[in-house]
Amino acid sequence: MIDDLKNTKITIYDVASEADVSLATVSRVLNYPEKVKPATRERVLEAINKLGYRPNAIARGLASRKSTTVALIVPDVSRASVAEMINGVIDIARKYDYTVILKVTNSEVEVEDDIWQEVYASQVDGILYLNDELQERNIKQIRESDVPVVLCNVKEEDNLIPSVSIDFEDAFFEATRSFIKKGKKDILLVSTRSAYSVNTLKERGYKRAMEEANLDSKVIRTSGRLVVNYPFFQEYLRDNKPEAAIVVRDSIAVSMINAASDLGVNIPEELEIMSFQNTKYSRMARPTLSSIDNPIYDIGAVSMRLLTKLMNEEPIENVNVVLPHNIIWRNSTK
Amino acid sequence: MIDDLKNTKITIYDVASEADVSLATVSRVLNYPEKVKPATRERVLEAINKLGYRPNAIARGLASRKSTTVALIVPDVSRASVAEMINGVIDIARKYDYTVILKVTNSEVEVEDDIWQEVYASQVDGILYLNDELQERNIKQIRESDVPVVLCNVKEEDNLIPSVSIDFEDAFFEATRSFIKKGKKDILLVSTRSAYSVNTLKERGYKRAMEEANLDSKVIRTSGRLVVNYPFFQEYLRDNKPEAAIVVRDSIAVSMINAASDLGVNIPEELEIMSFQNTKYSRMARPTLSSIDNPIYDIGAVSMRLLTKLMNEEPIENVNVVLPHNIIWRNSTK
DNA sequence: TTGTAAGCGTTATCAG
DNA sequence: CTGATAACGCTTACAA
Repeated sequence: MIDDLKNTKITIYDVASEADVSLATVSRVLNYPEKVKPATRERVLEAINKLGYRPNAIARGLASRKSTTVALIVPDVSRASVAEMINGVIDIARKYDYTVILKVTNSEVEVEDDIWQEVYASQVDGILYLNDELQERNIKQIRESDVPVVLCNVKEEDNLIPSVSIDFEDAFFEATRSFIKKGKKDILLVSTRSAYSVNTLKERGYKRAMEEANLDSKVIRTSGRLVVNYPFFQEYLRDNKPEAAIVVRDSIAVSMINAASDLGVNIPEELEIMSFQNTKYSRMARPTLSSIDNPIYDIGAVSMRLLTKLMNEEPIENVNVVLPHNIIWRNSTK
Repeated sequence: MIDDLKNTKITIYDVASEADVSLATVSRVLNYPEKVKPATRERVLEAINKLGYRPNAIARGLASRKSTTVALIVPDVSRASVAEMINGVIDIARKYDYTVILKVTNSEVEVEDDIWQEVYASQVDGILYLNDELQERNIKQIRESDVPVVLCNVKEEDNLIPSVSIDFEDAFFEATRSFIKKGKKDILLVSTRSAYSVNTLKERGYKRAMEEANLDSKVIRTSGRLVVNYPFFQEYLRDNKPEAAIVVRDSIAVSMINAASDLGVNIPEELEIMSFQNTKYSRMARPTLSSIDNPIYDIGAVSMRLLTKLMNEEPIENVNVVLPHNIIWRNSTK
């Protein structure tokens, strides 16, 4: 059997005696290398290398009262947008040497309460929170937290909590206006049934544009579930012939495209569709889906970066970061 | 300001003095409640409740030399199959009170090496490892680990490492044979370019079925990337008219469907397509995609369960779990 | 059944 | 610049 160094548990004491210094010195070269004389520093580093020493993160956490760990709380990782955001978070976390704990709420209130407790017990240094159904109770929860929290891809109206997202209202305002400019009058907004707080913002943008043009708003709501959406649109489109539709999520838009096509409604000739999020779905759909691009990877990355600043108590200009969005035109619009 | 108990750091000492017992007793009611007299147990529990005490997981980890934390190492969370598996892992982890640390390798070798080191430094009790490009070096790495590792959705040929997956070879053997039974002769296998070890198994199943029927195997390889696949199939299908195709991944199959449709090749009349994985994509595509169902959520869940057994050193019948698969017939086949 | 006390592997505060 | 030594908050023999 090969003498595999990395598996025998070597402590800071072993390194200290190997380098013939005290453990305090070893600790220093790890944490404040400039405070130790180059010669001894070198010796310690060699010993560390030779023994394959890795500081025990748990002991370190206990002694320093920081865990260099953050919790990432999400509703469900299998949504394309959530997954992409996680990639952004993880990439930046790794860059700043943070470990990330993943928690998923499944949008269940009791689970979520437990998760907050667990996360505090884990002594995390910060929390990234993604929840597009943000409610008053969540906001209260967050404001009471004594570790920093940043909201990802969500925005709370009063700007009391650090957050990173696009300007949802503005995005939908623009998308709606672009249809209006093309002369469309009967423009539909397809939203969801449950009280997604961000969808409220999207609706607000849509309505503002419609009112500004003296057009009637028409909002319909479906569930977010794949099996329900297709028959929903089948029925809706049999009786209604909107000229254009703006949809709050790619997966819902794909169902709408499919239902329309199967009914013989021509896209984009008879019905133009603009979606939101610009996930892989929008490129895989036929016709390909025009979509408001929500830079979700960046949102994850920037959130994590913002959280590092908060954790280090660095001064921050603006804790409510608004990232730019833009509209990607594809074949579901003319 | 409300006196928010959960945010002031209360330790086991506070509980002990509140309940008028020693800290050891508090620790016992937390870890071995049966070892303490009901009356005092009750008193301690009350104190815990009153003070809102939550044991510090880090201190606990240091003292007990277990972290009740596992690492989940994946190549990329934005793949639909990976995301769904993570859901399975997390659900079971929560059930058994394990915290999960998420690490993503981006399939980069250096990153991966670092990750293994970080994970050991974090003192995790176990590791869940997902890597469909499993190489000899990875296997060596895993075998040297002194914490248990389970392979998710992958299988290593010698069955030396605990794993959970379907029988890839068998699945592709069956799928191929189902086409053969329908009288197809010109059956194509669409695989990927890089050395995905599981794709080797899939190819083996396909070839075995073809040979058994005295048919010529034909394997083509594309990248896994969305932008490359569509033009690739456009070109291929202009010059080749296979009767049927079996594809190793849903997203690739969708590109093939789209390219075929755009070339006027009728699916399933002129070309039948069978895919693998059965993600959301297969239901969103038009025509909907027949697919070998890989129970990826279950694979995540079962992997995590297996890992708990390994971590507790429970006796295990078989550390190489093979889950059943089945073929979902939709409209891309007749 | 309960308490005492010795760690767990670090960091951090002192002196020196 | 370096070395003792006291925390950090808990678990776990060992005693009582």
